[in-house]
Amino acid sequence: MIESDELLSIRAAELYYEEDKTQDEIGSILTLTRWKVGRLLAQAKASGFVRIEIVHPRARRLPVERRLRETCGLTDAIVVSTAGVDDQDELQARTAQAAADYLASLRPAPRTLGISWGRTLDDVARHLQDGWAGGVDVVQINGGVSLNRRAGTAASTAVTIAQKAGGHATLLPSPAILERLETKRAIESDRAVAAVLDLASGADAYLFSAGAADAGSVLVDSGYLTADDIAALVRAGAVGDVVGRYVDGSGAIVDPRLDERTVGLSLESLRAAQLSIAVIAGSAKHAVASAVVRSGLCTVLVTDEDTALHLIENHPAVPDSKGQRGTE
Amino acid sequence: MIESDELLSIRAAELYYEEDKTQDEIGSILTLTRWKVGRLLAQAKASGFVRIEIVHPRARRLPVERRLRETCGLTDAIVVSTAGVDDQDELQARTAQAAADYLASLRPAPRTLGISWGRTLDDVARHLQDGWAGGVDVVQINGGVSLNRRAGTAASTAVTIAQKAGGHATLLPSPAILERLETKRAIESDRAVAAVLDLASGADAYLFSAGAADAGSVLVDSGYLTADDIAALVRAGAVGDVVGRYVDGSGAIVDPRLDERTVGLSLESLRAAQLSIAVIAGSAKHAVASAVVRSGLCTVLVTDEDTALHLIENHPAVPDSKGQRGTE
DNA sequence: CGTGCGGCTGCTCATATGAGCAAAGATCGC
DNA sequence: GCGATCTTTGCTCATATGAGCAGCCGCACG
Repeated sequence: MIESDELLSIRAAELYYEEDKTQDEIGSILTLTRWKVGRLLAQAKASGFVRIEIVHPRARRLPVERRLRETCGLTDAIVVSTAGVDDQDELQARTAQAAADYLASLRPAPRTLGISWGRTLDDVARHLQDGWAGGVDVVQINGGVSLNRRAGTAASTAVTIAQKAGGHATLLPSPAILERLETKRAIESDRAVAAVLDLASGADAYLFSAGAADAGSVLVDSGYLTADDIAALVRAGAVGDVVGRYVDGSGAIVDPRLDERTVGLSLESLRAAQLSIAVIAGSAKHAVASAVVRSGLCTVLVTDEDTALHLIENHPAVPDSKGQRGTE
Repeated sequence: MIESDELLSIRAAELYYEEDKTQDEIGSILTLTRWKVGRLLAQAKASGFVRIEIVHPRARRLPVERRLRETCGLTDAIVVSTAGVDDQDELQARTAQAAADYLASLRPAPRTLGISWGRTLDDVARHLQDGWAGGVDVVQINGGVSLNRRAGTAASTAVTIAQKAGGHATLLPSPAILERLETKRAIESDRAVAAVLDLASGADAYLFSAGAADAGSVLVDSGYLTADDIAALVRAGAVGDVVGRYVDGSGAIVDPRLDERTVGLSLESLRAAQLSIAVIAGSAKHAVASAVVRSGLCTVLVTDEDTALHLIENHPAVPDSKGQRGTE
C-alpha cells in the first residue's frame, strides 16, 4: 500500500467507525468515490489498523479457539478473553465460568461425568447453574483430599456439580497418594474403591484440571507432598500434575514409583476417553497445559487467551503420543 | 438489559465481528430472528462491549475532538490517539505530526504565521512536508534562545517552517527574558525589534506550544531561569509557560515583574487572535494545557488523547482556588 | 512506436443491514 | 380480573455495502 493510501484509509476508518458516517459521505468529505472508500476501509481492516475487541467478562476469542483446535488437534476449544484482566484469580474465575457454560451446553448431556478436584474444579462447580442438566451422575476419578481442614472440598465439588444437575455424586473413598505401594494395592482392591474406579473408567465424559509444579499445589497444601518432593519432581522434569499424577513436558509420568502409589484413573484411560475436558488457566500453568494438550490428555480444552496463544506458538514440537490416536 | 440478553449479545458480537458471520447466519446459529440479532448487536455496541479502535501513529480521535471542541469552546481540536504509546517522546512526535498536518491543511493558508519556539515547535517544523504551503512568512513572536550551545534552535525552527513553505522567516533579535526592566524597554523600542513585534502582532495565525513549570523547561535549559526561579514560580501558582510567560491555573500571569522583562507578544494579543493554534502534548503538561484552554489563549488545540480527556473532565470546574490556596 | 499485461477505477447487481411500524406480550394499577 | 400502557417482536421497505466485471491507464518489452 502506498503511504498516501495508508493515511487515507486511516482517515476513512476514523470517519466510518468513530463518526458513523456512511461510505458515501466519507467519499464526499475526502473527495473519493464511495467504492474507493470501501476499498480503503477493507485495506485498513486487512492491515490491522482497525482493531475490534469484545470487552466483557464472558467474552470468548473465537478465532483463537479455531487456531487452537486446528494446531493442536482438539475436538473443541474454549478460550476466554484476557482483555483488561490483571489478576490471576479473575482469569481463573472467567475460565471456570466458561467451562461451566460449556458443560451445560453439551448435547447430549453426559450421563456419567468423571471429575478430578482442586481449586479450579471447585470454581467450575460454583459457577454452574442450578439445573444445568437433568440428572448427571458425578464420579470422582482420583483420590480425595482428606488430610487436613481442607477435607471435604473434593467431596463438595463433586456433590455440588451433581446436585445442580439433579444427579448423584459418587466419591472415591481413598487418599490421593498412599505412603506404601502395598496399601495402595490393598485399597484399590477393596470392593468399595474398586467399584468407584470401575464406574469412573466408564464415564461418558471427564472434567479435570491440572496443577502447576510448585509449592502452591493443592497436593502440598493437603499434605500429600512436601515442597521438597515438588522440588525433586521439578528436577526430574515435572511441569505439573494431572489428576494427581506428575508429568513432564511431553505428558509422561515423571516418577513411576510415586505414580504407582497414586489412586485414581490412569492417564491412559483419560487419553482413551471420547470426551475429556481440561480446564486450565493462568500463566503459571502454561507448561502443564502444553503437556496436557501435546500428549492428548484432553479432547476439549477450556483456557484463557494468553495460555491459548502460548500453546499455539509452541505447538509444532513433540507429536509422539498424539500420533497413536491417529491424527493425519 | 436482562442478563440473558447481555450474554446473547456477546455471543452475537463474537460471531459477527470475529467470525464475519452475517446477522442471518448468527440468527440460525443462536436460533433467533435476524432482527433480534441486529438489535443485540446494537445493544452490544451501545453498552460498550464492542470496542473499535484505530491503531496507527497517525490515528486521530474524532469523537474526543468533538467533545473537546464543545466543552472547551474551541474552533477546532485535533486529538491524536494514545493507543499503545508508552513513552512521551513518541506522543510528542505524533502530536507534532498532527499539528504539521493541520497547519498544511489550513485553507486559506495564512500569509503570515507567528510562532514561538521550543522542543515541540521544533518537532512540528521537522514534520512539515516541503511545500506544505505556497509562500508563508514566519515571524517569531517571542525572544529567542541564545545563551548557550542550544543557540539557534529557535531560529532554525522558524527558518525551517518558512523554507518548507517557500517563504521568509523573520527572527526576533532579542533574548527571551532580560535581567533589567530598563534593558527590556530599550530593546523593545529598538527599531529592528519593534518592527518584528509589530509584524508579529499582525500575523494571520499563531502557532505556539507551552512548557510545564519544571526544571526541564527550555527556559532553564537556555539559562534564562534557574531551577530555583521555577520553584518560586510554582510556589506562586505557576503551572507552566506560554510564549515565555508563566501563568497560573487560570491563565493569569504569575509574576508581573518577571513578565515585564519578557520580550514578545503579550498574552492579550494572543487571546485576541482570530486563529491561534496551541500544540501541547504529554502528561506533564496537563495543567498548562488546562490553563491555556480555559483562559482562551488558543482557538485551536492540537494534543494527545490523555490530555484531551483530562481537559474535558476538568473543564466545567472553575479554574481553581486550588492553586491560590497553595499546594503543600 | 506499437502491443500486451497488470493494476486500478468506476460501474452493475445481489445482498446485508437499519429505520420504522403494526401487532403481540408483558406489566402495572385499579 | 381487566384494561391501559409500555415493551418486545416480526415484519416491509429503503439504504448501505460487497462481489464481480469491463474499461482505462501506465508500464515494460519487443
